[in-house]
Amino acid sequence: MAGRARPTTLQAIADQLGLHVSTVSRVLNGPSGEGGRAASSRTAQRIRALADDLGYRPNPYATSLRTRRSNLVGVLVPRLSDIVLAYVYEGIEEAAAEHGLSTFVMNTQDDERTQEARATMALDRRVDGLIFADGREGTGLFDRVAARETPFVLVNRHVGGHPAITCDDHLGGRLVAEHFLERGYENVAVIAGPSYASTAVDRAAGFVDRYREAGIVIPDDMVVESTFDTAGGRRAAETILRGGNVPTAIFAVNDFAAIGASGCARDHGLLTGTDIAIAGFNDTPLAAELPVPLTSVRTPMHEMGREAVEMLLRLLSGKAAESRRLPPTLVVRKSSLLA
Amino acid sequence: MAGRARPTTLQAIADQLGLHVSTVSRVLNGPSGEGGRAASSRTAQRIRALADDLGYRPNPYATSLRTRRSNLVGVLVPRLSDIVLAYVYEGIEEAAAEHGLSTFVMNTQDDERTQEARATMALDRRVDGLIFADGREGTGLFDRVAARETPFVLVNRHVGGHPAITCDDHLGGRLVAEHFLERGYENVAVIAGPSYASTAVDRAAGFVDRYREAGIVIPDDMVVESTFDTAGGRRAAETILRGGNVPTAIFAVNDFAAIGASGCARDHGLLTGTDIAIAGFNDTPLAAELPVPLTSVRTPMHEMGREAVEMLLRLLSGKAAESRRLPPTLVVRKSSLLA
DNA sequence: AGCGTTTGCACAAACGTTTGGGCAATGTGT
DNA sequence: ACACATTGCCCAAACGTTTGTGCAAACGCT
Repeated sequence: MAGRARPTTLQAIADQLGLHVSTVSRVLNGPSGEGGRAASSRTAQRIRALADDLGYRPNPYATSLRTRRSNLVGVLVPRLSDIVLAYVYEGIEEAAAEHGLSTFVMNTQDDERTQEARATMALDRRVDGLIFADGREGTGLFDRVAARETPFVLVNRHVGGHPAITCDDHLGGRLVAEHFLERGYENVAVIAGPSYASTAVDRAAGFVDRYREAGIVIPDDMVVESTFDTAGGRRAAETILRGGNVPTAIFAVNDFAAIGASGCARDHGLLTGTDIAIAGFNDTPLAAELPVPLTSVRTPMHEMGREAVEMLLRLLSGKAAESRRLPPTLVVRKSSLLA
Repeated sequence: MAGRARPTTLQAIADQLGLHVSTVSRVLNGPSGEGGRAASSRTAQRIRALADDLGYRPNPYATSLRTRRSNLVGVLVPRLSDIVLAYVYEGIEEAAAEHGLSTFVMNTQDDERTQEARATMALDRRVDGLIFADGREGTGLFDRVAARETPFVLVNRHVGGHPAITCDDHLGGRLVAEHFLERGYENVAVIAGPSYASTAVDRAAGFVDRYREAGIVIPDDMVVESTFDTAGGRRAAETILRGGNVPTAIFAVNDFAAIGASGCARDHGLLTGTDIAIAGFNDTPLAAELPVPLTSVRTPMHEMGREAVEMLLRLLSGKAAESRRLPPTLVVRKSSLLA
């Protein structure tokens, strides 16, 4: 029914001008400065004018088929409904667009099988490169992708020695620890996130390390694993508060877990920022908007996305690429300031 | 440097088996049930075995070039860092994957020019169809896309008579109004969101209409426009509270605006859920987690995404498609329950 | 005028598929 | 023995580009 009109082709332009298709191609591709020997500048003008007129747009499938380049990069994220990843992706998209790349993003639910499936899906689509925001320790995925010779970079989380753009999460954890130590909080707990994510592991480690350096060893039962969402934070806090030893301060490795913990504390009769200090991570937009504004570590999410693209581009052009960890900064708010 | 090995092609398989490439193609494409006259079942077996062995994956560019079908749909959203859109997109991606479609999503920042640019970018990529989550009243964009004969559907917001999957936002507004009326709130205000978004307009209208039916006319200065984020909610609330007439209840057309409003109220010495009632919209995950849990209208975001894909598929197969509005439900929480 | 270089374009092959036709060999019915 | 249908496969064209090569005309120089 929809008699879909066919788009203009190079051939059509060539025919209408009595030229050969190759000439048209060269003119339209060469730099608009007439330097080349592709055609006389008069012919070039005519070609460009007509192309404009007909609204010519190259068929990307033909181009990619011929050139073996897609200008496409696949992006795998755990889930875009996680605002952190959404921001990272915005940075990716922005930088990619600036370089004439298209991105296509897929949710993997932080699930190994989906991850695997999406990755091969992307490979099947013949992407030029891949960006993984969902790295997890202990899968062979990246080694396998590396074997396929398609360039890729990790972002947000690192794993193994693969090229990655991350935040210096270890430092982030230290920053929180230093802040807590300055305020004199010695009895502290950590909501540590999942062990498969380097972000969680490094943040917790940074925090614990700094305390140890200060001569305070945080007992094992005050460091509890969790998921990244509010429910996870709530459960973890429950575990901690039930333990009998009620800490002065809690460091949650992300904002959502912190919010969950805060809710749990309230249920136990502890007001955040008054009876108990809480700090989160990522400085999500709501952190500042909460009734008791949340102390959090600001991470350069957007920037990480952009850097990941730059790194991938370097890889694509055959250069080597070195992993980078971008510095976080601590934003102190009321939730961690006990009187 | 990267001597990128070439992937297996049909030709390679054919050669290795002494067959013609067309035979291989037919076998690999035909339904795996051997019904056809493509090849003897013995040959078919050999072909499939070898294809498997070599890890053959069809080159999508060649396929699309030949078939004029990409199995690609472009998705335009204002921004994925808006959790509502992220959820809608997850629904889209899920349903698309089930039907063998790939999606690629682009942020438009709710900016007309970016929107236009991304749309033509998608069209240039020769997508089979488009899904717009960022419809805004008053641009010719959709009429122009319609003229290009590429099927498309709107989701979340509707505009003009174009096919759309939305939430019944008008009803959502009514639900809140009914709840407020039941509680006896007669002096109310609306944080109405931006006028270019049908979601905002319909929700506010539904609310105002229901009040009018109850014989209460909400004065114009108690209905104030805003953006969708916390800052916008805060500013709008400021305007309202400065007006001298402090309302008993505020309806904000989305959760973030509601949170901002709540913060502003606090600054004015009004505790949400005690001194002032507040309701939001979308029932974002945090709504339930806030220190004072937020009353909100739950919208089927995921489902809308899925439905949008289904509708697009109908369109793609040449059938007609009717717009649908999915029903919302009210979730009452403490923020709207004054004693 | 003659020679070499540059300019301006055309030719054709290739990228990896899909698909309408064709044609020989085999099978079926009389 | 015949006609005729079916099976099993091959041929070739087409999709819209890009790009190495070839070749005539125009130009510069002595």
